[in-house]
Amino acid sequence: MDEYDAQTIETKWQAVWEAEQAFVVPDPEPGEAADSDEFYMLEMLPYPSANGLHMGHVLNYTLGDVVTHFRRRNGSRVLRPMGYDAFGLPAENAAIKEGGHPREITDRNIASIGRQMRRMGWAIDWTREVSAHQPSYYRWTQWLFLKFFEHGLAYRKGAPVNWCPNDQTVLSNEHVIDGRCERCGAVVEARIMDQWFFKITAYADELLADLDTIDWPERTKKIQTDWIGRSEGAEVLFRVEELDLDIPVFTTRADTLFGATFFVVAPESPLVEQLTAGTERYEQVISYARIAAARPREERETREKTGVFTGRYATNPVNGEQIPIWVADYVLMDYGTGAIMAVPAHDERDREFAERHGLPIVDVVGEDGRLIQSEQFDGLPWEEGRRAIVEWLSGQGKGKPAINYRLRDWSFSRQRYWGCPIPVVYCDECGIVPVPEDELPVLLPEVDNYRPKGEPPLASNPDFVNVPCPRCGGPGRRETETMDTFVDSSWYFLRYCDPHDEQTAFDRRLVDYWMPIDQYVGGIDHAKGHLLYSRFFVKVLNDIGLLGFREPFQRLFHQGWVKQGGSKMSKSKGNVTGPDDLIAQYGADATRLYILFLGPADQDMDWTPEGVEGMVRFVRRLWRVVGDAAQREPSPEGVDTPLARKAHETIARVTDDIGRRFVFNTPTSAVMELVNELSRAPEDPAARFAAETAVSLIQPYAPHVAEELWERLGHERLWTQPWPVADERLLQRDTVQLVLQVNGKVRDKIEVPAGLSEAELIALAKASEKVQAHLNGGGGEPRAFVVPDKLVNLVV
RNA sequence: GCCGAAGUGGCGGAACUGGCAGACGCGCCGGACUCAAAAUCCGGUGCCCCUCGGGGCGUGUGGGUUCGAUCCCCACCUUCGGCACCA
Repeated sequence: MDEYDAQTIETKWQAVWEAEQAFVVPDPEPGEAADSDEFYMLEMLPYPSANGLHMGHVLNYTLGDVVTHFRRRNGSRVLRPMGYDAFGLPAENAAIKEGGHPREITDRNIASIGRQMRRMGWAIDWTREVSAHQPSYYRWTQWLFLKFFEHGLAYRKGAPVNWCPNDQTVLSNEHVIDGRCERCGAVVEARIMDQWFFKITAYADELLADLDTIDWPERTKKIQTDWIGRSEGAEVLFRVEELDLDIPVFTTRADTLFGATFFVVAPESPLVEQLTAGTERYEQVISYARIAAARPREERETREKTGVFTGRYATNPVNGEQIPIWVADYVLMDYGTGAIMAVPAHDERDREFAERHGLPIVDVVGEDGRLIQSEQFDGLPWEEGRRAIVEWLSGQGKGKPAINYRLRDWSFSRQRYWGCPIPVVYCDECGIVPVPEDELPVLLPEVDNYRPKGEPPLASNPDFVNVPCPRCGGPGRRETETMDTFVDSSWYFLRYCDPHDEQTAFDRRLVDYWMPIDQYVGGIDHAKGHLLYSRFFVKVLNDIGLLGFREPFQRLFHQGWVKQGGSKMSKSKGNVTGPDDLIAQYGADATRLYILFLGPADQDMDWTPEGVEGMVRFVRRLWRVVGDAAQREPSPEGVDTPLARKAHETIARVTDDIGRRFVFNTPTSAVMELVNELSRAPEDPAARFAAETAVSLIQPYAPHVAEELWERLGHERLWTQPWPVADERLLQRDTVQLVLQVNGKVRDKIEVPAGLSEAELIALAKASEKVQAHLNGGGGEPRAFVVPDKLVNLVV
């Protein structure tokens, strides 16, 4: 037999799949109902980086590929598309640095990544390819924006935002890590700016509750739960008599209301101005507030608590006490109402502040957890007291139960070029006017310079900016900000269902047929970003009648990081192994096999160059052993030999591992065992059957060599063949190995007929010489514990 | 600080539901083939003791439950992740 040559075999079969459109999946006929036959397999789409694919992609898409082949061969109609998250800063920064247009750079990267993906042999339906930067795609991103705008779910308002001074753009909360820009690491500044927001907070409760309806890793659900941060409490009104002003605060500890000895307002709060206007303290307070508010978030969180008295007092609604109002930097504007009641006795932060500034501290909860110094509520356990006080406040019109969220609305406008234009026009007469649907897409215009200088790059093109108002025809100005790329990726999985539609974003019939996604695979780093945004999008689109489901991703899996030498692979560390080199050296099949063999796919793994060579050895061994078996007679139907039994056992194991357990490292081990056994028993009448089984089972992992060997075994198109089924009869064992223990220690192993009774097994155990030696006649009858067909433990 | 996940040979890992710890692979050791090397093939490989028949220990540490614990419970240590002045 000829030598195994990965390059020849792999390019040969890739050409066949291309020519036969092997992985193109047809849409359902009109009227065809969605049933268990359809399966939507999706991995998170790649960003078309100039570096091409990294090993994380190789793991992600190979895993998806195994599932795709497995489901196809088990009779499902599998949708497995691919596209590109093509807008975003890296291409724009490259254009600034090296010249050229972000579009050219992006298109070049997409072409190169597409080649890599085809060379990996992934079973993708390329007829459905979409990319976020194409007008045929972003036209519908804009259309969806207009739907959100129409329903009051996209709005523009001035708000404190995270500003990255290096990238010259606003960042969403999700992309600020420890006070720094996730992308470039620059310390983020707080600025008040007019920004576009999606009203994701309107869905906070549902985003929380519906986590119960989806099959996701618990840790991911927890991240989303924490990020949404629901807390139940009360809203309490504190009155400033002199100004005839009621200030609401949110508290989870209404039971401690009698211990509220002062009141604090955030430096950014408009209340600061309101409370001090025209007073002698005005200058001092305002200048403090300004300095405190401008302080970088990072510094503000670590510094000691500073503050200044406003000169005003608020009335504690439960006892009428006048408590001083301070402005202090430890109160945040963007949580609750931007003002708090301070209870130094029962809140660490308030206590620290009170001690520093000499404010009174009043205990209102005793050692026993019962209320004290709280008038008619004295003696109540604090939880009951909380209820009672909120009830009393409600009766007085001074408070009510309330729920607060940590989640903020999604700020999605960016002051950069390479993104989807926001399709609105500002008009002095009409305000914010949406661009009419039939004028979409608003094409991304050409500009001279992509670097923003105080205003977004799009503002530098007067032909783009100056347009008549679509409503009144008067002078208008187009929006010059673009959308966060996470808007693009919040609906791409819907477009795949109907990628060429020119009438609408997606046909509801097709989307309802394929969606929700049966298996989604991607990094956990998207837990509170993309995975939350997409859920929000689907809920909104369901509410406005565009689709018929409320969750996009029914089942979710996170692949781990691929590391090398203990650290994350990265260009700067110079430890990158890329798919191109691996394919050239070892072939796509060995690379695919090894990336999944490395360890559990959901844990971080360490790539070693020696390991992949071991995998090439396995492929060559498979090639040789199967080649030899192909020379032998076909195995008789239902042949019962040790090798035949091993083959059926392997079918059962691999099927269970991929299908039920969703583990991908152990199936290869199982097939290796089968191949090892075949090579030791080449004369076994089941040799050819074992070879066919090994090839068939390894096909999802190593589709090229499997296809080639399948052909050499005299068959055709393994990718269309049904997945093998284990013969139950051959999985049954006539004899089993019985483990004999004395006092829990293994003393002997004997071969016994399967299915013996407990009494028979105990008798056999006692008959063992080695067991007897350890029982050594010790007093009385041993107690016996039996696991049928497995183990007998005798205890003396 | 609070919350969560994970710790198994020289290395990656396996052991699915409380029942033989270490499958499979890497590495290493020995042998065959070879003038030699590479490749390939065969055998061995948790640690310690040994009269070579076997014996003891062993899944981060200490305890507990159980006839029996890598698996369940408690405490601690380490690593990784989430949140972090959230009222």
